[in-house]
Amino acid sequence: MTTHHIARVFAEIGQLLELKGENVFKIRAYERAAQTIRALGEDLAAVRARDGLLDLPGIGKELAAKIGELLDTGKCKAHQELLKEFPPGLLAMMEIPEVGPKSVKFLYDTLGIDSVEKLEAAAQAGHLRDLKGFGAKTEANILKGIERLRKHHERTPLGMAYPLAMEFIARLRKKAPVTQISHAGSLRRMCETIGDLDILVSSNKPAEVMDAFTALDLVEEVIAKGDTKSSIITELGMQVDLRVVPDDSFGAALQYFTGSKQHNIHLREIAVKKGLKLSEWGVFRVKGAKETRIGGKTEQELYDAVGVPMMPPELREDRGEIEAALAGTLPDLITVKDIRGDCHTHTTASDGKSTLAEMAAAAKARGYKYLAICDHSQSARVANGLDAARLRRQIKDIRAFNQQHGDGFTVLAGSEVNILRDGALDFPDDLLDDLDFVVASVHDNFKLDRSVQTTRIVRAMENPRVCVIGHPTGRLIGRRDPYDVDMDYIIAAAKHAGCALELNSFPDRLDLNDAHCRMAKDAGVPFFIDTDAHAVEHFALIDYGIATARRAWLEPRDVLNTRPLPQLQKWIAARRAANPRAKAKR
DNA sequence: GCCGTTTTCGGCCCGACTGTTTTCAGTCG
Repeated sequence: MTTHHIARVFAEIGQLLELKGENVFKIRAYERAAQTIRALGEDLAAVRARDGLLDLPGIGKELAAKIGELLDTGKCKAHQELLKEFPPGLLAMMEIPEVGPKSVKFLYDTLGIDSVEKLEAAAQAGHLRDLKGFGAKTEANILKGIERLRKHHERTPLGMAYPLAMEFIARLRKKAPVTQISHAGSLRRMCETIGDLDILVSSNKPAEVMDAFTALDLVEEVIAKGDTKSSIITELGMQVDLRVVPDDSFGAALQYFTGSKQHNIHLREIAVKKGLKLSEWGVFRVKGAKETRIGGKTEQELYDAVGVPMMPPELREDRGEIEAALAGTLPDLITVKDIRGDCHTHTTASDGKSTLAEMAAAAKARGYKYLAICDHSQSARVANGLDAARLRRQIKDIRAFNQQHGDGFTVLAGSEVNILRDGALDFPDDLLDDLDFVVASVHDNFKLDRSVQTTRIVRAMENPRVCVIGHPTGRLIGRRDPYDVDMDYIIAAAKHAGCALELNSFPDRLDLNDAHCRMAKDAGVPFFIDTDAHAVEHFALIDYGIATARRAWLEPRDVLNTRPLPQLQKWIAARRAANPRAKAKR
């Protein structure tokens, strides 16, 4: 029973309780617990082992017991009982946009509909329009909802959603009477995947903004169009929500629509205790039935009014940031400007699209002081990996390049060396000794047993020539699951061996993810944040890695490639001097 | 079901849009 699976069970219990029409706060408790667990990163078994379950926010006696039951037996009685009450198809029906628990329950009770397929057939046959509370439009909307669910059931990777949002914003600036405009929602928090795009506008001509928005040629279908809110679907099936507020409310609305939901609920609870009320329209002082607006023009004004120091959007997940803000211990988050070099990049020598000279020029143009070229190693045949002879030639080329361009910018000769099945490296130690930098990565045998895969990576870390483990879980968001590894153990072993872990900025990797990064940071493991650039234009992807690092509370001191080159080289030298066969403690 | 320098019981964030209604329920974020 994995941690991820337990989160799913709790979310499902929440949904089933909704069908049952249970107390909404009980439902919320399960939803919140599912979210807490999903964001955890650490294995629940490990949390229980150190008696930490009750310290998790939203986990009390009951839920801790259910976690224990799930860990021990793989099942939970309450969940099983609920599943007996409702056919599984009802949960799938609740996934349809615009169809919620009340409708599902009603349709099941009156027409016996217990699957998306049956619902579709009933709607097509016109059996829904005469039901109480339903009509022809609702029937049509349900069919549209089913179509949308099938077309677009997955969340969109940040790397696709972000440019799209910027495109919407640029066009609205040009075509609509906007005063201020910003992206909001999970996109502004830089989550690794995005459900719907949220865009916020202030304007004194909201109707014109709505007209301009729904008329954009990026729009495939208009779902809703009101005075302050409209929703559309793009050609790619992504939903975009636009809200328009008066300029005076822009800050309050930006805070509100940035979320997260849990962060907002927490903030509002603090506000309520102080006799305040927060909404997208502003901050209000409540006295009896009278409400006086006291702010909301900027986000800063809103946080000031509530008495909580403002923090960057990436932290607003209710993972302790409000407590840290109140205690004055918010992290000094890393920014793109802190990065002094990229230590995982490729060239045309293996599978890159840009030459060494092009990559160096682009890195220098970004203001970097160093760049490690880490082309693939010999066993990476599909990636045109370099054999020992070609690597030696490349080392010479790089040395010559530095001689010619010795002007405060240095190219480091490196390799992204494959970690073989047994944890050995793809090059002998004496060749690795000639390199300035070594990334070690898994590129094959993704399906090994957890213990075998974990030991494989740990063995690679124990070689002190390895500076960093590249994309440590190997996941490709939406396409390939992470390999099955014991992340708690890998982090402990990295700390013990003195090896760094990579935060790979490629938007379909973002590996390690935010939760694992935060665990590793807390354990004192150093990081490299690299792009894995295969072409000069990939250097810009560092933005996504930095965003993920910020979500993990990383500070410049946690990240080795924020250091000037001499300090970085000192770290590498110290690592190499370390005991080559140190064993991590279990 | 969780939670507590206002509470161990009684609270638990707040508003917009749609469709079906004629004052509101359901859904969403």
